[in-house]
Amino acid sequence: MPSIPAPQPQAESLRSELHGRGQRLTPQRQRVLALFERIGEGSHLSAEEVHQRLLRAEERVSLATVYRTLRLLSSMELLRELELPEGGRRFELATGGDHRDHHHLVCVRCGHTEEFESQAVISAGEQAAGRHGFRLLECVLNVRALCPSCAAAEVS
Amino acid sequence: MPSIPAPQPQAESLRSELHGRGQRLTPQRQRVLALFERIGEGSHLSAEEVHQRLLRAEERVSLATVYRTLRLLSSMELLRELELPEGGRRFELATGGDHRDHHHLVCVRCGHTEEFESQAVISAGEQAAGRHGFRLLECVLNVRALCPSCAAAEVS
DNA sequence: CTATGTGCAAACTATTTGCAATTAG
DNA sequence: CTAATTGCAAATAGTTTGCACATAG
Repeated sequence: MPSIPAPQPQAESLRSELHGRGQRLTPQRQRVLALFERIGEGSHLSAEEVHQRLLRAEERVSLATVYRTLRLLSSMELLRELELPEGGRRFELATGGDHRDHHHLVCVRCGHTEEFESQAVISAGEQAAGRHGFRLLECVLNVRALCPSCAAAEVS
Repeated sequence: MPSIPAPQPQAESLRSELHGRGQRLTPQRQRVLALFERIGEGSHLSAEEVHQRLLRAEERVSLATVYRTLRLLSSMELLRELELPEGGRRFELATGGDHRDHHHLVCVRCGHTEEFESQAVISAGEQAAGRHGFRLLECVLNVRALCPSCAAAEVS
């Protein structure tokens, strides 16, 4: 029956945020954001992966527009850009609150990553920022490591 | 008088480390490593910057060789590759000991960076690694922030 | 309608690689 | 000598941009 797809729950707030900047809500922008909402908060995607997944979902968005949209949504704080050591830029859904601690355990051999949180790290970041007179925005700890199976494989 | 330049103090150990792998000590490799020793531990350089500085010092090394050498010296743990958020790969001199904590306060506006150390961060990294069964290699905290002058400029 | 956004292809930047000439050992 | 290394130029990967056409509002 519903031949007109129901507007996404978040579409309206996105629309008004865009309008505030004199910008438009396009299907492409909705598709990119919807993709990140579909896969949930913990998952990191590169521009290329976003493009591929949208193609697979029959949602055609050009790669150039994917890049433009990722930058736009990040500047709106709807996405967050990660800085993982290996591999290019990746993005994930930015959750509401001040979820600014955001740490990764990365296996340098197979690339497997685990996320974790740590209040101790935030405090250390805040102290360091304070000591130098900086205003903290976000802090990210990357732990380069070997995952259990890769550690086992490293006979050496 | 000294028409034959004296061999660098570290040249011999570098030579033997290379020989162990069936590799050679070339002037290019010495020049790149000597540059990092000249500028000291705290300074980060990109491949392009290494190339430029060597040119300025009349020490011609092709950019391709700079890339190859940075990779080689990093694999020998004489250099360490950083993962700073903005800008490409950068390298710095790797100091002897297990100097594996290595943190940056980066101004996201002007790019100015300060380094700091923190035992608390190391502990947090070790705990997280232990919890997931990973073997920790190195941990790097990046604090994205605004430096005092950029924070002041952000009138908003 | 018209300013904003999109798709495409070309442009760029950063990095890697093939290969002939050079050189450390 | 000869295998390793270099320099050059061409190749590649990731990202950005100019421009004509499409479209949200």
